Amino acid sequence: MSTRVTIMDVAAEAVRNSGYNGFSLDQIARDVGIQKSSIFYHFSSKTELVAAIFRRYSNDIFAFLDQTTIKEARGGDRLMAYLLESRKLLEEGKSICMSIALNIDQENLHAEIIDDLAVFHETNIKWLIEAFELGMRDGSILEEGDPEEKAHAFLALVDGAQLMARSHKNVAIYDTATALARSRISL
Amino acid sequence: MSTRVTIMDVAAEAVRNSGYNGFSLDQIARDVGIQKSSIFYHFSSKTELVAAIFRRYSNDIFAFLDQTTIKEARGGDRLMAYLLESRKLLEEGKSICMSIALNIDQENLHAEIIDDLAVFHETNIKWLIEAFELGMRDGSILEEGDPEEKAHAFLALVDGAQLMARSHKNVAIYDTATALARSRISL
DNA sequence: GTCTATAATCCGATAGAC
DNA sequence: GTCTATCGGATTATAGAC
Repeated sequence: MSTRVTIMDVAAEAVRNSGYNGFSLDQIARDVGIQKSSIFYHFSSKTELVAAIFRRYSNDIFAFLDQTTIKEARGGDRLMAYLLESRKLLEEGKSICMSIALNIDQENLHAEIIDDLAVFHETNIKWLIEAFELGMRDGSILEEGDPEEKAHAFLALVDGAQLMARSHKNVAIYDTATALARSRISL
Repeated sequence: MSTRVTIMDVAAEAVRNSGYNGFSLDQIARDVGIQKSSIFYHFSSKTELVAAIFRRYSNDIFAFLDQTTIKEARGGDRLMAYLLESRKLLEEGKSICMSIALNIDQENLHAEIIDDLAVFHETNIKWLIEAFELGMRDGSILEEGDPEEKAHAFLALVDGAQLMARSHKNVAIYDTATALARSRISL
Protein backbone atom coordinates (compact mmCIF):
# COMPACT_ATOMS: atom_id res chain seq x y z
CA MET A 1 0.00 0.00 0.00
CA SER A 2 1.28 3.44 -0.88
CA THR A 3 1.96 5.89 1.90
CA ARG A 4 -0.55 8.29 0.41
CA VAL A 5 -3.34 5.74 0.67
CA THR A 6 -2.34 4.73 4.20
CA ILE A 7 -2.46 8.36 5.31
CA MET A 8 -5.93 8.68 3.82
CA ASP A 9 -7.15 5.50 5.52
CA VAL A 10 -5.91 6.57 8.94
CA ALA A 11 -7.14 10.14 8.56
CA ALA A 12 -10.56 9.00 7.34
CA GLU A 13 -11.09 7.07 10.54
CA ALA A 14 -10.01 10.12 12.55
CA VAL A 15 -12.51 12.36 10.74
CA ARG A 16 -15.36 9.97 11.47
CA ASN A 17 -14.35 9.63 15.11
CA SER A 18 -13.61 13.24 15.94
CA GLY A 19 -14.56 15.53 13.06
CA TYR A 20 -12.27 17.84 11.13
CA ASN A 21 -11.14 19.86 14.14
CA GLY A 22 -10.88 16.86 16.45
CA PHE A 23 -7.69 15.31 15.15
CA SER A 24 -4.16 16.54 14.46
CA LEU A 25 -1.75 15.65 11.69
CA ASP A 26 0.68 14.64 14.40
CA GLN A 27 -1.64 11.85 15.53
CA ILE A 28 -2.10 10.69 11.93
CA ALA A 29 1.66 10.62 11.36
CA ARG A 30 2.22 8.62 14.54
CA ASP A 31 -0.44 6.07 13.59
CA VAL A 32 0.94 5.74 10.07
CA GLY A 33 4.50 5.50 11.37
CA ILE A 34 5.97 8.51 9.59
CA GLN A 35 6.87 12.07 10.50
CA LYS A 36 4.27 14.80 10.46
CA SER A 37 6.16 16.73 7.79
CA SER A 38 5.98 13.76 5.43
CA ILE A 39 2.24 14.24 5.17
CA PHE A 40 2.86 17.58 3.49
CA TYR A 41 4.75 15.85 0.69
CA HIS A 42 1.53 14.00 -0.22
CA PHE A 43 -1.02 16.69 0.67
CA SER A 44 -0.45 20.42 0.61
CA SER A 45 -2.63 21.07 3.64
CA LYS A 46 -4.93 19.46 6.18
CA THR A 47 -7.93 20.76 4.27
CA GLU A 48 -6.71 19.18 1.04
CA LEU A 49 -6.17 15.86 2.79
CA VAL A 50 -9.74 15.85 4.08
CA ALA A 51 -11.06 16.94 0.69
CA ALA A 52 -9.28 13.97 -0.91
CA ILE A 53 -10.71 11.63 1.70
CA PHE A 54 -14.25 12.81 1.15
CA ARG A 55 -13.89 12.65 -2.65
CA ARG A 56 -12.79 9.02 -2.39
CA TYR A 57 -15.66 8.20 -0.02
CA SER A 58 -18.14 10.01 -2.24
CA ASN A 59 -16.95 8.18 -5.35
CA ASP A 60 -17.25 4.82 -3.59
CA ILE A 61 -20.88 5.55 -2.74
CA PHE A 62 -21.63 6.78 -6.27
CA ALA A 63 -20.17 3.56 -7.66
CA PHE A 64 -22.41 1.55 -5.34
CA LEU A 65 -25.46 3.51 -6.52
CA ASP A 66 -24.60 2.89 -10.18
CA GLN A 67 -23.99 -0.81 -9.66
CA THR A 68 -27.20 -1.22 -7.69
CA THR A 69 -29.20 0.54 -10.39
CA ILE A 70 -27.87 -2.02 -12.86
CA LYS A 71 -28.18 -5.08 -10.62
CA GLU A 72 -31.58 -4.47 -9.05
CA ALA A 73 -34.56 -4.07 -11.38
CA ARG A 74 -37.19 -3.47 -8.66
CA GLY A 75 -37.39 -0.27 -6.60
CA GLY A 76 -37.85 -2.12 -3.31
CA ASP A 77 -34.74 -4.20 -3.91
CA ARG A 78 -32.73 -1.04 -4.56
CA LEU A 79 -33.85 0.46 -1.27
CA MET A 80 -33.09 -2.77 0.56
CA ALA A 81 -29.60 -2.77 -0.96
CA TYR A 82 -29.17 0.84 0.18
CA LEU A 83 -30.13 -0.08 3.75
CA LEU A 84 -27.77 -3.06 3.72
CA GLU A 85 -24.84 -1.10 2.27
CA SER A 86 -25.38 1.65 4.81
CA ARG A 87 -25.34 -0.96 7.57
CA LYS A 88 -22.18 -2.57 6.19
CA LEU A 89 -20.37 0.77 6.12
CA LEU A 90 -21.52 1.43 9.68
CA GLU A 91 -20.14 -1.90 10.89
CA GLU A 92 -16.85 -1.22 9.11
CA GLY A 93 -16.74 2.25 10.64
CA LYS A 94 -16.93 3.83 7.21
CA SER A 95 -20.44 5.16 7.47
CA ILE A 96 -22.14 8.16 5.95
CA CYS A 97 -21.33 9.82 9.25
CA MET A 98 -18.30 11.26 7.51
CA SER A 99 -20.53 13.62 5.60
CA ILE A 100 -22.36 14.41 8.83
CA ALA A 101 -19.13 14.98 10.74
CA LEU A 102 -17.91 17.32 8.01
CA ASN A 103 -21.26 19.07 7.82
CA ILE A 104 -21.00 20.10 11.46
CA ASP A 105 -17.54 21.51 10.90
CA GLN A 106 -18.78 23.42 7.83
CA GLU A 107 -17.57 26.84 8.94
CA ASN A 108 -14.01 25.61 9.18
CA LEU A 109 -13.96 23.91 5.79
CA HIS A 110 -13.08 25.37 2.44
CA ALA A 111 -15.77 26.03 -0.19
CA GLU A 112 -14.35 23.13 -2.20
CA ILE A 113 -15.52 20.48 0.29
CA ILE A 114 -18.83 22.20 0.99
CA ASP A 115 -19.74 21.93 -2.69
CA ASP A 116 -18.81 18.24 -2.66
CA LEU A 117 -21.03 17.72 0.38
CA ALA A 118 -24.00 19.32 -1.41
CA VAL A 119 -23.43 17.21 -4.53
CA PHE A 120 -23.20 14.07 -2.39
CA HIS A 121 -26.53 14.81 -0.76
CA GLU A 122 -28.33 15.72 -3.99
CA THR A 123 -27.06 12.61 -5.75
CA ASN A 124 -28.34 10.35 -2.99
CA ILE A 125 -31.74 12.09 -2.93
CA LYS A 126 -32.17 11.84 -6.70
CA TRP A 127 -31.28 8.16 -6.67
CA LEU A 128 -33.75 7.49 -3.85
CA ILE A 129 -36.57 9.39 -5.58
CA GLU A 130 -36.05 7.24 -8.67
CA ALA A 131 -36.06 4.07 -6.57
CA PHE A 132 -39.33 5.06 -4.88
CA GLU A 133 -40.98 5.99 -8.19
CA LEU A 134 -39.91 2.68 -9.65
CA GLY A 135 -40.98 0.72 -6.58
CA MET A 136 -44.46 2.26 -6.56
CA ARG A 137 -44.87 1.29 -10.21
CA ASP A 138 -43.63 -2.28 -9.85
CA GLY A 139 -45.43 -2.92 -6.55
CA SER A 140 -42.34 -3.60 -4.47
CA ILE A 141 -43.01 -0.62 -2.17
CA LEU A 142 -46.12 -1.09 -0.11
CA GLU A 143 -47.01 2.44 0.89
CA GLU A 144 -48.38 5.33 -1.17
CA GLY A 145 -47.08 8.89 -0.96
CA ASP A 146 -45.02 11.54 -2.71
CA PRO A 147 -41.67 10.04 -3.89
CA GLU A 148 -39.80 13.21 -2.95
CA GLU A 149 -41.18 13.15 0.58
CA LYS A 150 -40.43 9.44 0.81
CA ALA A 151 -36.84 9.91 -0.39
CA HIS A 152 -36.15 12.72 2.08
CA ALA A 153 -37.71 10.75 4.94
CA PHE A 154 -35.72 7.65 3.99
CA LEU A 155 -32.39 9.47 3.89
CA ALA A 156 -33.13 11.30 7.16
CA LEU A 157 -34.02 7.97 8.76
CA VAL A 158 -30.84 6.27 7.56
CA ASP A 159 -28.62 9.16 8.63
CA GLY A 160 -30.30 9.43 12.02
CA ALA A 161 -30.15 5.68 12.58
CA GLN A 162 -26.45 5.66 11.77
CA LEU A 163 -25.77 8.50 14.17
CA MET A 164 -27.72 6.87 16.99
CA ALA A 165 -26.06 3.50 16.44
CA ARG A 166 -22.64 5.11 16.22
CA SER A 167 -22.93 7.19 19.37
CA HIS A 168 -23.98 4.08 21.31
CA LYS A 169 -21.50 1.89 19.46
CA ASN A 170 -24.28 -0.61 18.87
CA VAL A 171 -25.35 -1.66 15.36
CA ALA A 172 -28.55 -3.18 16.77
CA ILE A 173 -29.93 0.34 17.20
CA TYR A 174 -29.58 0.85 13.43
CA ASP A 175 -31.59 -2.33 12.88
CA THR A 176 -34.31 -1.32 15.31
CA ALA A 177 -34.66 2.16 13.82
CA THR A 178 -34.87 0.87 10.23
CA ALA A 179 -37.07 -2.18 10.92
CA LEU A 180 -40.34 -0.50 9.95
CA ALA A 181 -38.85 0.93 6.77
CA ARG A 182 -37.80 -2.59 5.78
CA SER A 183 -41.28 -3.93 6.52
CA ARG A 184 -42.73 -1.47 3.99
CA ILE A 185 -40.70 -3.13 1.25
CA SER A 186 -42.20 -6.19 -0.42
CA LEU A 187 -39.86 -9.18 -0.76
CA MET B 1 -28.85 39.65 31.18
CA SER B 2 -26.01 38.37 33.31
CA THR B 3 -22.62 37.90 31.70
CA ARG B 4 -22.71 34.22 32.59
CA VAL B 5 -25.91 33.70 30.60
CA THR B 6 -24.64 35.75 27.66
CA ILE B 7 -21.49 33.65 27.51
CA MET B 8 -23.63 30.50 27.49
CA ASP B 9 -25.88 31.85 24.72
CA VAL B 10 -22.99 32.79 22.47
CA ALA B 11 -21.07 29.58 23.16
CA ALA B 12 -24.17 27.44 22.56
CA GLU B 13 -24.48 28.83 19.06
CA ALA B 14 -20.79 28.17 18.46
CA VAL B 15 -21.14 24.53 19.55
CA ARG B 16 -24.02 23.96 17.16
CA ASN B 17 -22.19 25.66 14.30
CA SER B 18 -18.76 24.16 14.73
CA GLY B 19 -18.75 21.45 17.39
CA TYR B 20 -16.71 21.43 20.59
CA ASN B 21 -13.34 21.60 18.86
CA GLY B 22 -14.46 24.09 16.25
CA PHE B 23 -14.60 27.23 18.34
CA SER B 24 -12.22 29.03 20.70
CA LEU B 25 -12.88 30.89 23.92
CA ASP B 26 -11.24 33.88 22.28
CA GLN B 27 -14.01 34.04 19.67
CA ILE B 28 -16.68 33.73 22.37
CA ALA B 29 -15.10 36.53 24.39
CA ARG B 30 -14.93 38.80 21.36
CA ASP B 31 -18.59 38.15 20.48
CA VAL B 32 -19.69 38.76 24.07
CA GLY B 33 -17.52 41.86 24.31
CA ILE B 34 -15.29 40.79 27.21
CA GLN B 35 -11.78 39.43 27.62
CA LYS B 36 -11.04 35.74 27.28
CA SER B 37 -9.83 35.53 30.87
CA SER B 38 -13.19 36.80 32.14
CA ILE B 39 -14.80 33.59 30.94
CA PHE B 40 -12.72 31.68 33.49
CA TYR B 41 -14.30 33.65 36.31
CA HIS B 42 -17.69 32.17 35.34
CA PHE B 43 -16.54 28.75 34.16
CA SER B 44 -13.47 26.86 35.34
CA SER B 45 -12.73 25.37 31.92
CA LYS B 46 -14.00 25.10 28.36
CA THR B 47 -15.35 21.62 29.11
CA GLU B 48 -17.31 22.92 32.10
CA LEU B 49 -18.79 25.70 29.98
CA VAL B 50 -20.01 23.24 27.38
CA ALA B 51 -21.30 20.89 30.08
CA ALA B 52 -23.35 23.77 31.54
CA ILE B 53 -24.70 24.63 28.09
CA PHE B 54 -25.80 21.08 27.40
CA ARG B 55 -27.36 20.71 30.86
CA ARG B 56 -29.45 23.83 30.25
CA TYR B 57 -30.47 22.61 26.80
CA SER B 58 -31.29 19.15 28.14
CA ASN B 59 -33.40 20.57 30.98
CA ASP B 60 -35.36 22.75 28.55
CA ILE B 61 -36.25 19.70 26.47
CA PHE B 62 -37.16 17.64 29.54
CA ALA B 63 -39.46 20.46 30.68
CA PHE B 64 -41.11 20.45 27.26
CA LEU B 65 -41.65 16.68 27.47
CA ASP B 66 -43.22 16.95 30.93
CA GLN B 67 -45.53 19.79 29.93
CA THR B 68 -46.60 18.02 26.75
CA THR B 69 -47.39 14.84 28.67
CA ILE B 70 -49.72 16.91 30.86
CA LYS B 71 -51.25 19.01 28.08
CA GLU B 72 -51.80 16.37 25.41
CA ALA B 73 -53.96 13.39 26.32
CA ARG B 74 -53.68 11.60 22.95
CA GLY B 75 -50.48 9.92 21.74
CA GLY B 76 -50.73 11.38 18.25
CA ASP B 77 -51.01 14.91 19.62
CA ARG B 78 -47.89 14.35 21.72
CA LEU B 79 -45.91 13.28 18.66
CA MET B 80 -47.22 16.22 16.67
CA ALA B 81 -46.12 18.56 19.48
CA TYR B 82 -42.68 16.90 19.42
CA LEU B 83 -42.37 17.48 15.68
CA LEU B 84 -43.44 21.12 16.05
CA GLU B 85 -41.12 21.81 18.99
CA SER B 86 -38.24 20.24 17.10
CA ARG B 87 -39.03 22.46 14.13
CA LYS B 88 -39.25 25.56 16.32
CA LEU B 89 -35.85 24.86 17.86
CA LEU B 90 -34.43 24.33 14.38
CA GLU B 91 -35.74 27.70 13.19
CA GLU B 92 -34.35 29.40 16.27
CA GLY B 93 -31.00 27.71 15.72
CA LYS B 94 -31.35 25.82 19.00
CA SER B 95 -31.96 22.40 17.56
CA ILE B 96 -31.17 18.93 18.82
CA CYS B 97 -28.10 19.21 16.64
CA MET B 98 -26.23 20.24 19.75
CA SER B 99 -26.38 16.68 21.04
CA ILE B 100 -25.30 15.46 17.61
CA ALA B 101 -22.44 17.94 17.43
CA LEU B 102 -21.24 16.87 20.85
CA ASN B 103 -21.67 13.20 20.01
CA ILE B 104 -19.21 13.49 17.16
CA ASP B 105 -16.63 15.11 19.42
CA GLN B 106 -17.15 12.38 22.03
CA GLU B 107 -13.49 11.42 22.30
CA ASN B 108 -12.55 14.94 23.33
CA LEU B 109 -15.26 15.35 25.95
CA HIS B 110 -15.21 14.47 29.61
CA ALA B 111 -17.15 11.50 30.95
CA GLU B 112 -19.53 13.94 32.65
CA ILE B 113 -21.01 15.21 29.37
CA ILE B 114 -21.04 11.78 27.75
CA ASP B 115 -23.28 10.51 30.55
CA ASP B 116 -25.59 13.49 30.07
CA LEU B 117 -25.77 12.72 26.35
CA ALA B 118 -26.79 9.13 27.04
CA VAL B 119 -29.45 10.21 29.56
CA PHE B 120 -30.79 12.76 27.07
CA HIS B 121 -31.17 10.11 24.39
CA GLU B 122 -32.76 7.51 26.68
CA THR B 123 -35.24 10.02 28.09
CA ASN B 124 -36.39 11.01 24.62
CA ILE B 125 -36.75 7.38 23.54
CA LYS B 126 -38.74 6.40 26.63
CA TRP B 127 -41.08 9.35 26.18
CA LEU B 128 -41.62 8.49 22.51
CA ILE B 129 -42.30 4.81 23.25
CA GLU B 130 -44.99 5.87 25.73
CA ALA B 131 -46.51 8.26 23.20
CA PHE B 132 -46.68 5.52 20.54
CA GLU B 133 -48.18 2.99 22.97
CA LEU B 134 -50.78 5.55 24.00
CA GLY B 135 -51.51 6.58 20.41
CA MET B 136 -52.06 3.01 19.28
CA ARG B 137 -54.53 2.50 22.12
CA ASP B 138 -56.47 5.73 21.55
CA GLY B 139 -56.48 5.44 17.75
CA SER B 140 -54.56 8.65 17.07
CA ILE B 141 -51.69 6.80 15.39
CA LEU B 142 -52.71 5.15 12.17
CA GLU B 143 -50.06 2.51 11.67
CA GLU B 144 -49.41 -0.72 13.53
CA GLY B 145 -45.99 -1.89 14.66
CA ASP B 146 -43.68 -2.35 17.65
CA PRO B 147 -43.65 0.86 19.77
CA GLU B 148 -39.92 0.55 20.41
CA GLU B 149 -39.17 0.28 16.71
CA LYS B 150 -41.50 3.18 16.02
CA ALA B 151 -39.87 5.37 18.67
CA HIS B 152 -36.36 4.68 17.38
CA ALA B 153 -37.42 5.32 13.79
CA PHE B 154 -39.19 8.53 14.80
CA LEU B 155 -36.18 9.92 16.67
CA ALA B 156 -33.80 8.92 13.87
CA LEU B 157 -36.10 10.62 11.36
CA VAL B 158 -36.29 13.84 13.39
CA ASP B 159 -32.54 13.97 14.00
CA GLY B 160 -31.76 13.24 10.36
CA ALA B 161 -34.30 15.79 9.13
CA GLN B 162 -32.80 18.45 11.39
CA LEU B 163 -29.30 17.69 10.16
CA MET B 164 -30.33 17.82 6.52
CA ALA B 165 -32.28 21.05 6.97
CA ARG B 166 -29.45 22.61 8.94
CA SER B 167 -26.69 21.76 6.48
CA HIS B 168 -28.75 23.28 3.67
CA LYS B 169 -29.95 26.14 5.88
CA ASN B 170 -33.49 25.44 4.71
CA VAL B 171 -36.30 24.52 7.11
CA ALA B 172 -38.44 23.34 4.21
CA ILE B 173 -36.30 20.22 4.02
CA TYR B 174 -37.32 19.37 7.59
CA ASP B 175 -40.98 19.69 6.56
CA THR B 176 -40.53 17.51 3.48
CA ALA B 177 -38.70 14.79 5.39
CA THR B 178 -41.28 14.68 8.20
CA ALA B 179 -44.41 15.04 6.02
CA LEU B 180 -45.17 11.31 5.85
CA ALA B 181 -44.68 10.89 9.59
CA ARG B 182 -47.23 13.65 10.16
CA SER B 183 -49.67 11.98 7.76
CA ARG B 184 -49.59 8.83 9.90
CA ILE B 185 -50.98 10.81 12.83
CA SER B 186 -54.75 11.20 12.99
CA LEU B 187 -56.01 14.74 13.66
C1' DG C 1 10.18 10.47 -0.24
C1' DT C 2 11.35 10.80 4.35
C1' DC C 3 13.84 12.94 7.82
C1' DT C 4 15.21 16.81 11.57
C1' DA C 5 14.51 21.25 13.00
C1' DT C 6 11.97 25.18 13.50
C1' DA C 7 8.95 29.02 12.33
C1' DA C 8 4.49 31.20 13.23
C1' DT C 9 0.30 30.98 15.21
C1' DC C 10 -3.41 29.72 18.20
C1' DC C 11 -5.36 27.92 22.32
C1' DG C 12 -6.64 26.88 27.18
C1' DA C 13 -5.50 28.40 31.46
C1' DT C 14 -3.21 31.23 35.35
C1' DA C 15 -1.40 35.37 38.03
C1' DG C 16 -2.20 39.51 39.79
C1' DA C 17 -3.68 44.53 39.45
C1' DC C 18 -7.83 47.31 39.79
C1' DG D 1 -16.01 40.90 38.03
C1' DT D 2 -13.19 42.45 34.53
C1' DC D 3 -8.88 43.76 33.04
C1' DT D 4 -3.67 43.16 31.18
C1' DA D 5 -0.01 40.15 30.63
C1' DT D 6 1.89 35.90 30.02
C1' DC D 7 2.93 30.88 30.45
C1' DG D 8 3.05 26.32 28.45
C1' DG D 9 1.65 23.50 25.08
C1' DA D 10 -0.32 22.07 20.71
C1' DT D 11 -0.96 22.74 15.76
C1' DT D 12 -0.35 23.80 10.87
C1' DA D 13 3.08 24.50 7.84
C1' DT D 14 7.91 25.39 5.88
C1' DA D 15 13.14 24.89 5.08
C1' DG D 16 16.64 22.18 3.99
C1' DA D 17 19.64 17.90 4.65
C1' DC D 18 19.83 13.10 3.09
